[in-house]
Amino acid sequence: MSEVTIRDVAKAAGVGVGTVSRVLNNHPSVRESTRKKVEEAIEALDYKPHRIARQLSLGKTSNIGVVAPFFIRPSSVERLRGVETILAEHKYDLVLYNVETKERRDQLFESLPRGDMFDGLLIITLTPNDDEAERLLRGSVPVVLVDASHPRLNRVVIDDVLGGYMATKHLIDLGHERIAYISDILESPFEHVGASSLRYRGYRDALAEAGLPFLPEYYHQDQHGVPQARKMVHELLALPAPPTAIFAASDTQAIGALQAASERGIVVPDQLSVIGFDDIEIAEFLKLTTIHQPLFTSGVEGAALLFQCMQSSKLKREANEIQLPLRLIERATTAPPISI
Amino acid sequence: MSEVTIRDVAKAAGVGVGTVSRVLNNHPSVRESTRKKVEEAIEALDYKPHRIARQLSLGKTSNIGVVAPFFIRPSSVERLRGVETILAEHKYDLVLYNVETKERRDQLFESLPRGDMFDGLLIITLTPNDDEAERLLRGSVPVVLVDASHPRLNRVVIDDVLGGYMATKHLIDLGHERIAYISDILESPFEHVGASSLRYRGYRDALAEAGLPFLPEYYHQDQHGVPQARKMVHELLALPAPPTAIFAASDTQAIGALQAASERGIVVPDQLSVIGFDDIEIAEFLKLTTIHQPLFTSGVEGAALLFQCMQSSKLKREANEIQLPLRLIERATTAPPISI
DNA sequence: CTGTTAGCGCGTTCAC
DNA sequence: GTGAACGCGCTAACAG
Repeated sequence: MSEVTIRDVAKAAGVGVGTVSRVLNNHPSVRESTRKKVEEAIEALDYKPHRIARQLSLGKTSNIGVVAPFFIRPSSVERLRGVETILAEHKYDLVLYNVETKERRDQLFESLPRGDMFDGLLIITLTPNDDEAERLLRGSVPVVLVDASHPRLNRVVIDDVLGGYMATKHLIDLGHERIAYISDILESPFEHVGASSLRYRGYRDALAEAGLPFLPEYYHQDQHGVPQARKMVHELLALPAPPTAIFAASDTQAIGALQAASERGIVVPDQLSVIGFDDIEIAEFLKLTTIHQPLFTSGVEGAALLFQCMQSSKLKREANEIQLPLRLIERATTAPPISI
Repeated sequence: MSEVTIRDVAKAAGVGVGTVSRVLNNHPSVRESTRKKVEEAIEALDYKPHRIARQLSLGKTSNIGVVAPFFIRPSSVERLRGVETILAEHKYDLVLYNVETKERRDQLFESLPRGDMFDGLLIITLTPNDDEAERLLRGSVPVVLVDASHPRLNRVVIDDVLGGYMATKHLIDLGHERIAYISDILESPFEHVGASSLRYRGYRDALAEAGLPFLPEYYHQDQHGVPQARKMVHELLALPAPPTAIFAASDTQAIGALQAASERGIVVPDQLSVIGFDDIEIAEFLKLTTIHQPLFTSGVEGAALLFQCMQSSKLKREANEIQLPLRLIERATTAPPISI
């Protein structure tokens, strides 16, 4: 079915394929009467141009590829939403590459630069190493990193060190001195220099600045996810001298913290303060204090930058950095520690 | 860059393009020594076949298309996750079509059946009308509906009427008599016969069976989303005789209900019971009583059925229905009403 | 203005 | 076993 080609239309309209192609791409030089005829034939046959053939001929796909750990990170979805907004405007389609394992990640970094299938590539929350960056640069399609960084690549980022500092500082300002940090694994095979380790630096900086000691037992890491975070916080809370405040590297992990506290009958924020990072959608409902980063906007900016790169090939080779602002959102999960 | 074609490889290996193609698709009839030569050339040039060209030649894309209101419905994301699992196994790529407006929906239903771009189509939570179903059937690619239904199309569904009944019955069994139902708009332009109206029927059935009157003022509808649900529940709670229990057509809407209750200082479940539908990920954390439907599994089953259809063209024309089971998950947001 | 033809890159006959 | 030629459906360049 639907196997009607441009040739059929041409025949039906009594013209050549070139003419049909011209009206399809509304080329100006075609007489109104012929255009009419062709349009009728198209309508009558319910003809739709074959996109693949068109792509091959044009050397352009009108697709953009997006790689991200979508289901591991709710934040990716929110970012994707921003991306989608821009794509729809440009009438581009979206080819999605989810990654949940290191194998998949590596395979993608190996094959993606080929860039048939899409005219531009957006990489979210996955940091390429130098070799991979090189490969990406050599490839034929423009690439933009979102929530990841490499000095030679276009990127939209936040200042993670600052974010970690802001979160910790907030806790310190509240009067906390026993502040724990939970995060996903710093030396993760997923990310080269991940956000978590940058936030960790901010955490250490704030501690140092306030003259507070860094306690190794207050620092836990595990794979990203609610249950893992819950487990870590249970361990934290079982310590002889448990922390009075917890900085979670993501809201997802903060939820695990909240859960653990609740299970132990520990009231937040009275007995324990929790601050997250990201400000994902449910954070508001949970009244979670957190560091807000513009998730939706990061997608919008990333996609916009990508389109710019696709238009001017000079831009493509540069390495622009767009930095988005961070904001502390004080809600109801942080408070001063219990006075002694 | 990366503009190395099969011809370059052929030249480099000193063979014809046909031979290169043969080793690429590991055709048996190629001498081991030549295969070696070709493979070396491929390696040396870092050659990757152009997928678009391959698709055109083969008449097969190795993509599957997925349409859904992704960002409006968290449940779509969970379903997509199931889909992705199967696709990865089959080495298929995912082309995503998000829909948030009626225009977009209609435009997609109009153009998607063309089915270049993908070998199979999955439609999630969007119910085609008869004309659209017809079009889909006439199109060249197999289609499977997930969380939507049409008698002539392949589909994986749940019994929404039963689900509505189960939720309401649970509330009745608890002793509630004043039970409200909030949902998204029944006659939505998005869906032909949406799940919400089926669940509504279950709600009415349960009420009738228990001899409880149906009160129109206990039934509110608005667009899907937390804030809208919150608003509806505020109205409900402001009624002279407010309901003692609320059945929300989705967990997202149940969250809005919880929020409204909390804002009015109404304690759940002591003063108000709330039951949702879906059992999305945060439901567990929120201790939300809900009707569990297999979200992830629906994606898996949908994709699996689609692949079956893609293989046997007979199946493609049939209209199989896979029905997934429902389960009441009692958590902490429902309880007997306050005794009078 | 419009018909014809040559590719786009690859898979696949069909002879050799 | 392997090379050459054709075709997938469409666009663009070139005649007319």
